[in-house]
Amino acid sequence: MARDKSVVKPTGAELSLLNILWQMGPATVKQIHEVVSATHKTGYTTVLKILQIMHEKSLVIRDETNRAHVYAAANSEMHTQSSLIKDLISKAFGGSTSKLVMRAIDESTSPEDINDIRQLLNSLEKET
Amino acid sequence: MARDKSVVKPTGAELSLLNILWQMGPATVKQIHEVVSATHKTGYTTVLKILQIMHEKSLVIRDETNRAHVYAAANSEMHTQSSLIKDLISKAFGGSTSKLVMRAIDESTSPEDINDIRQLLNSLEKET
DNA sequence: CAAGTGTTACGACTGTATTCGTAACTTAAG
DNA sequence: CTTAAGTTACGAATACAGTCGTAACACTTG
Repeated sequence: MARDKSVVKPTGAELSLLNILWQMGPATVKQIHEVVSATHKTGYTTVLKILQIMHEKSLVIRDETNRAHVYAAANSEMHTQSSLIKDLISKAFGGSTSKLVMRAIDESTSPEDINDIRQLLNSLEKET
Repeated sequence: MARDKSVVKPTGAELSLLNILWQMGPATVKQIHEVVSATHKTGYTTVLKILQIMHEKSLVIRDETNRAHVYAAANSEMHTQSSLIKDLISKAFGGSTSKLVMRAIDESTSPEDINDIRQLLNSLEKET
């Protein structure tokens, strides 16, 4: 049985490749591997294999028109972030978003961050 | 090489046991298993095994004085939550706490949550 | 002490993640 | 067509997570 797309949670390695794709846009394995190589000693075929697995899981889409396939993230960064947050909230914060937010805020926050967050709260209230 | 305790990240199953320990306080395998059984079909020895592994990883401590060992979370819920949040922020939010907070807020727009968060922001500003 | 019950320890099995070597395939150049 | 270079596909090896059966051990009670 194929996995439900909405439940697929990228692993650590997969997330690092997704970050690259979100930043670069669609890219070939060669391009992605070059970026990865800048910070990790990872083999070309390792990157390829992970992309192939991600394709099976529908975490990425690929264009096979040309010899060098072009990969792109299947879901937006925002969508993926939301899904990861929801997962963490349910597993470690008893389902309470505000608990997570409060823990995050008293972890580390600059005055600018606090201001950004307050403005978001204000805009949410207006929409009511 | 032994893992650095500060870097140990509990897995899903481990986290669910930690949640029980935080709620109940120190408990025996039997007691923990009873709680787990209420919601999952998990064998007694499975719970035992995971607790033993957690002990190796120093995620829990145990008192072996009595025949039935008594397990307790090694770290506070708050400490663990912070560590999980930091991990997620670095892996999926480019290291930005405010990005995570903002994404979390516009995920759940529960009025109570928003109010809780606003109050936290207010109290932070006063402390300045 | 012997038997029975409760508990821990051990080891096996399955599944997934990560890594990479090697084979197979595709295309361009000569 | 033949070769060389670039690319994909496949399969193996390792590691960890999660599951549980069975063996070993410890204590209680007759």
